[in-house]
Amino acid sequence: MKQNSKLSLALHTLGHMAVTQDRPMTSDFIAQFHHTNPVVVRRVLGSLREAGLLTSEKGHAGGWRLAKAPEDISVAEVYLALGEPYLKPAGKGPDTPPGCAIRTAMEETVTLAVSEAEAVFVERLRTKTLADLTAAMGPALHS
Amino acid sequence: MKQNSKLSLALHTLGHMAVTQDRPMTSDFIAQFHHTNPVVVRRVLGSLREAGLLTSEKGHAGGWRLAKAPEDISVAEVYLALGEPYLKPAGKGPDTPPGCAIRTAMEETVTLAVSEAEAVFVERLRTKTLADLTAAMGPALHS
DNA sequence: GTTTCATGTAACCTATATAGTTACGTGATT
DNA sequence: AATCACGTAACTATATAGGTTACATGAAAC
Repeated sequence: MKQNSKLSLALHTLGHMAVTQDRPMTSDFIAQFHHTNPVVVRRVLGSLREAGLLTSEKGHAGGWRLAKAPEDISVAEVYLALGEPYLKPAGKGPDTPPGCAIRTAMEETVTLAVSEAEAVFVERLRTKTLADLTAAMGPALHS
Repeated sequence: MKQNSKLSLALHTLGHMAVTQDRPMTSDFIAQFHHTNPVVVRRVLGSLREAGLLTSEKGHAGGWRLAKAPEDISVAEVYLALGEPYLKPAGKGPDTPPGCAIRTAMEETVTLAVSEAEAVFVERLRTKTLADLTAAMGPALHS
C-alpha cells in the first residue's frame, strides 16, 4: 500500500464485491488481493459500514457484503465515507501567529479555490456507480 | 511550518514583497516573519526564480525582488512554479500488481476526477493577482 | 585586497503521518 | 467446546517533509 491508499483499497474491494456478490468476503481474502494487512482492511471497511455501504458478520460464514446494489453506490459516497479529503487547505499550521493580514488574505484565497476544486471532484465521482465501472470492463476480470 | 506549506510560504512572501517593493528582502528576514528557516526560504523561492517570478542578488544590498509587477503575477503562476500539486492521484504504489482490471478501472476514474478538480483549482487561482490581494486589504498591514 | 554579507547547495537530522503488525476480545457457526 | 471472522487497542516501521549545519560563490563595503 501507499500514501492515499484508503480510497484505493475501498474501491478495489467494492469493485470485486460488485462482481462477486454471492458470498461474503473475508478481510484476509481482501488483504491478499490488495497486498496489504487484514487489520488495515477492517479499519477502512469499517468506515464504509458506518456509512451504510457495507455490512459485516462474524463467525463461520462471516465477512463483508455490499449493503446496497452496485448501481446504488456512487464513488462519491465511498470517498465521503472515508472522511479524508485529498485536498487539504494550505499550510494551516497552528503556528500561524495569528496576526498577519497578508498571510490571512493569501490563505483565504487558496482555501476557497480548494473548496471549489473539491466540490468538482465529488461531483465527478457522484456520477459514477460501482455498476458503471464493473460494467465498463465486461467479463475480463482477473485478480 | 507545516505540511503543504510551500505555497503558503511563497504567497506570504510575495504578498509582503508586493507591499514593500522599494528594497530587496533577505532570506533571513523572510524566515523570521514566516517562522521558518532561511534555507527553506531559499529552496522555495528558488523555484519561483526559475519560473521568472523573482530575482535574487548576492552581496551587501542583496536579497529577493519581484521580477514583475504585482498585477502581473497570478496566484496560479506561483502555484505552478512550485511544481507540486495539492492533489496527488490515488494509491499508485509501485506495488500495483499490475494486472487487476477492476483496480485499474477504479483508479482511472479517480485520476480523471482529480485532474478535473486540479484544473478548476488552477483556474480559480489564475484570476487572482498579488495586486488584487494586497489591494483588498488596504493599509492595514502588520507583521 | 580583505572582510562582510547574502545567496546556492549538499548532506544530514528530526518530526510527523501513515501503513503494517501483534495481541487479545467478542459473537456466531459448526 | 472449538473454530472462524470481525473489532480494537497498542505498538512498530517507514516514508515524507521540514529543519539544521556546513561550506562554497559572488558582490559590495571598507
